[in-house]
Amino acid sequence: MEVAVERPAPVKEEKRADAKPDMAAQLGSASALPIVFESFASAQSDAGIKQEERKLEAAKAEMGEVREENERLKTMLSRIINQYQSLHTHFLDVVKVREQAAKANKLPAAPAVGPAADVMDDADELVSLSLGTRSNGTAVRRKGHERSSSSSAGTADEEGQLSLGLGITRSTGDDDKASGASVAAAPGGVLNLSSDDSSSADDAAAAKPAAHDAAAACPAGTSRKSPSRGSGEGADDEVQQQAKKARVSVRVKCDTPTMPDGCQWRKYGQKISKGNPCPRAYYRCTVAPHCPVRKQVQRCAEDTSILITTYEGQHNHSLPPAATAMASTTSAAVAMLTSGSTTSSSTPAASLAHHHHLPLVAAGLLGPTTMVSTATSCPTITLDLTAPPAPQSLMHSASPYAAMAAGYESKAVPAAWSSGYLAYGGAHPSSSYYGKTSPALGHLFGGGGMGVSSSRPEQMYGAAQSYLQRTSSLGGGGHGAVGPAAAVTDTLAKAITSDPSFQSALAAAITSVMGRGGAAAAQK
DNA sequence: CGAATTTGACCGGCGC
DNA sequence: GCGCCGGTCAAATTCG
Repeated sequence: MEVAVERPAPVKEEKRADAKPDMAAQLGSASALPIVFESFASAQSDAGIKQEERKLEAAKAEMGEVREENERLKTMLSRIINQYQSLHTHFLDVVKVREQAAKANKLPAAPAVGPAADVMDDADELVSLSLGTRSNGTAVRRKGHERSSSSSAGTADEEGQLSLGLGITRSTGDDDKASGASVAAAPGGVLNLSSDDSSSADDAAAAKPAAHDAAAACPAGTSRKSPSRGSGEGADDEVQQQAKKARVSVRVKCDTPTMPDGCQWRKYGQKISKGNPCPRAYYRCTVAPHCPVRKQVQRCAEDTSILITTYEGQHNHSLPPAATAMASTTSAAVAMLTSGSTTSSSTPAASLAHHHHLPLVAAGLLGPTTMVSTATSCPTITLDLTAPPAPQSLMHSASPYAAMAAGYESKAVPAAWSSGYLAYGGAHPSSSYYGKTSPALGHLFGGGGMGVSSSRPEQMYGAAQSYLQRTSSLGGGGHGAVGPAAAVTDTLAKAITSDPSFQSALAAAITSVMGRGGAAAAQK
C-alpha cells in the first residue's frame, strides 16, 4: 500500500514548523522514516539530545498519523472497490438480462427490453453515478431529446433505478424528469454513461439538435480525407481514427467568444447548425503544422452565456504549459474511450464506459458534472460545468478538483479559470466563473504523463480529501468542511501549487485509472 | 504584406 | 436516389 508514500511533503513541512525542512520532507514518505530514525540514533550520541528526542517524538507522532491515515485510506479503498465490483456485477447482469430479452423478442441487435427497444437503441441509456459532489440536476441532463416519448418514460420506470452504494441511478430514454430526479436525489456530481448514438458532446448545445450533432459530427471527423492533410500515418490510421473519434466537450459559462485553453487555434469554418441559432465555429490547432486536433465552439441555444467547446483528436506535438491541461483531458478521454472500443466484442459500449469510468467516479475524479457518452462511433465525454453545486458537500468531494484547478491555474491559465472554479468548488456557488473546471480535470489527467503509475485512484481521492482537509486547517483556520471562504480556497490553491509531488501523484493515479480501464475492458 | 477570419461552395454520411 | 445536414475547403476579405 503506497497511500502514505504519495502524501505531499510540504503539508507536513508546514504542519511541523519545529522540524528541519529536510526532515519534514523525508517524513512525507513513510518508507523514508526508518532512515530518519537511523540518523536520529546517531545524532543522539552528540550534543542536543533532548532536542533530537523531541524531533524523534515528533517524527513518531507523524508516523503514527501516517499509519492512521494509511489505514483510513485502505478502508476507503476497499470500500470503493467493493462498491465498484458490485456495481459492475450488477451491470453485467442487467446487460445479460437485456440481451436475453432481446433474443426472446427476436430483436437481433436491440439491447433493450420490451416496447422501448427502439428508444433504448437509439436514444439515451444512462447510468448516472454520483459520489460526494452535488450538482444541479437540470444541467446534468439536458440530453433530453425532443425525441423523447412517453414510451421512453415508461421504460425508465420499467428499468427502474439500480441504486448501489455509489449512488447509482439508471435511467433510460430521454425522460428528463426521471433523470433529473435521480440526479437531484443523488448525493453528488454525476457521471452519465450512455451508449447512445444520438447523444454527443454537442447534445449539451441544445436539446433539439443533439441527434444531428452527433450523427453528423462523427463521420466528419473520421471519414474525411484527412490523409491529404498529412495527419494519417499509415499503420496508425486506425488508432488515429479512434483517437479522432473520441471527443471531450466542455460546457462552461463564458463571456468570451472562445474558451481560453492555452492552445493556438485557427478558425476554418462556421456553420449555423439546425436547431441552434448560434453559429458553430470550427477551429484547428495551429501549434504544429499537421496537428489533427480540432475544436468546435458553440453557444448554448437555451442559455447563450454557456459556451460549449468540443475537442477532438490528440495533439501530435508538445504543448505550451497553458494548453497541457485541456490537451491532456482530451488525450485521456481518447485513451479511455478508444481503448474500450477496440477491445469490445459483444459488450455494449456503455458497459465499456462503465469499466472505464467507475473508478474515476469512485475516485471523484471526474468533474462536478461529467457526462460520458460512448456512441459506437463517436464516444464523447462532456464536462457540464455550468451547474452550481451545493456548497456544503463540496469541500469533501469537489474540492479536489478545485484544488487541482488551482494548482494548474497558478502555472499557466488565466486567473479566471481557477478563481472561478475555486469559487465553484466551495465558496461561491453563484460565481459566474464556476464552470471553468476543465483545467482541473486536465491537470489531473495530464500532469504526469500516461501509463507510469501504480497508484490507485481510490487512494488518490482519499489523499486528495485528506490533503485538502489538512491544508484547509492550515490556511483556513477552522472553516472546515462547510463553505470555506475564498481566502481558504486561495490558500488551498497555493498549497497544492507548491506541491509537485502531490500533483504528480494525482496524475499518476489518473494514469493508473486509464490503464486499468483499458485492461478491464480487455478482460471482458 | 502576411496572417487570420469570413463565407459560400463542396463533400460525404445518413435517413427517408 | 434524393435531400438534408454537418464538416471542411478555399477564395475573398479584413486586420495588425
